[in-house]
Amino acid sequence: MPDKNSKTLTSPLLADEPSIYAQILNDIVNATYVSGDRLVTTTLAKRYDTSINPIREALKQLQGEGFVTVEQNSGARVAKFEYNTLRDVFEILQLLDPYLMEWFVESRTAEQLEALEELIVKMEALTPDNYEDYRVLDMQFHWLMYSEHYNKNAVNIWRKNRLVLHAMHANSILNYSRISQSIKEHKEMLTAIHQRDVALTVNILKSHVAGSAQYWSRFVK
Amino acid sequence: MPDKNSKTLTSPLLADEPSIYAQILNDIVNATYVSGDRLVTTTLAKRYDTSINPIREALKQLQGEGFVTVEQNSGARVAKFEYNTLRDVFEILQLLDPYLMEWFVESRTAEQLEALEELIVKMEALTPDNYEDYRVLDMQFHWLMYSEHYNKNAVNIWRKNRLVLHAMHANSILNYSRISQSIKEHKEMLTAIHQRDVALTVNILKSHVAGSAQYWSRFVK
DNA sequence: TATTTTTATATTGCACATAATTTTATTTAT
DNA sequence: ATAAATAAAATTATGTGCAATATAAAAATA
Repeated sequence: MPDKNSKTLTSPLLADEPSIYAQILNDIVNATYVSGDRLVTTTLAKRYDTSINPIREALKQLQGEGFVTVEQNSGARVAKFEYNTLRDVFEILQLLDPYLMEWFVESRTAEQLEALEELIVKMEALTPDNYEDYRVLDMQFHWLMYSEHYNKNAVNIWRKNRLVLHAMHANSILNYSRISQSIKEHKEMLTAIHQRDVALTVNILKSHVAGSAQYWSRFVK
Repeated sequence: MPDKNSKTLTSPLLADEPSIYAQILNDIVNATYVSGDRLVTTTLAKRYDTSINPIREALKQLQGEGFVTVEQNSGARVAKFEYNTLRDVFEILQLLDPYLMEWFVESRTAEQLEALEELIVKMEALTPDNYEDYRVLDMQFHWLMYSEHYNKNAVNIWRKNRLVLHAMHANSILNYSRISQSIKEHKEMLTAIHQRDVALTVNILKSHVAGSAQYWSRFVK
């Protein structure tokens, strides 16, 4: 079932409930529909086996979340994701990641540290034929640290920006050089978290995000 | 027309187009509906002189933006705004305000500085019987600085959080002590902006936001 | 090839039927 | 007699189909 695999890809950040809304969001994030694509209600209604009203409502919700744009009398489209979007997203992540991380370093439990260790082991076990899975592991790594943060508003903003990021290069696979560099940074972070060293952790995290920004900016426009 | 006045109150952050969505948002921000209130489609349809479908879509959009929560088969409510919300909002503003300000200090024009001066003059001209207007002027002051920022995503997050803040105490009026302190901080900020001193401006801004957080936290729960 | 006209398609607002929930009324038990 | 539990009624949410209007696509004309 190769289709189900691609659905698992971003699972930590996507709802598993199969609402119309969740399905459309999933299809945007996994680039079934890409930036600028028209989202015709009648077509979507057939695709998701429902009538146009639930589709309209899902699109309105997605509009509110910024994944979809709607023009009067002209319908909905996947939001425009371009070079500036990438810059904007990373500048927000550059603010939010340290903020969310700070609290994690102070509140992390032994179980969470173990789970992070496990994820790093999985990352290091990757071979060229499943490099595509690295991004899921990376997502899981950060999601594990942030998802329990008390500021759900901030977590949600972070999540939305990561999803946009994913939508922008859903079909790209990281190269070996980037993966090994990224794993190295994760390990350094984990060591710093172990030591409860907030300043050091945040420093590593900032350059980690910056590195990611630099990597992805090559692919867009 | 006292009703129109209350609409002007937060005008810089609210759309002037009278869409159903904009009207409901306006009524949430100005506390016509308050935290937790049920938003019954049929009732709203009568109130805004339309059918339930446009209402449903507006509510879904507001759900996507975080102003409304929806429970399956039970309908929509104004989102829960409580003590923790205030903390969460201010922690996000504490990140975004400096970020947005930084670029403004570097890019501000002479006309913008003049406009800010004018707003401060208006602030200082306030008398006890129109202290309620201070918050509009405060909004305008910050909106003038941030609204042109290249990162529209960030601007929008800032705007949403400020609107939530407004919704939480739409009927409160600042006391003299807080107003004069706030004006003082605005003046200091403007001086620092004049000098293109980013670090100083951001420092003043941070304590300005912190002061606001401290002030409002007394009123909630 | 560019422009206009015609045709087809989609969006929008509406009314209705069904299913779920909330409210009110009634009954039962303490 | 009062409170809790249950049953009935009213209300509301959800999904569907259908006109009217506007937009997009296709065909025809210059």
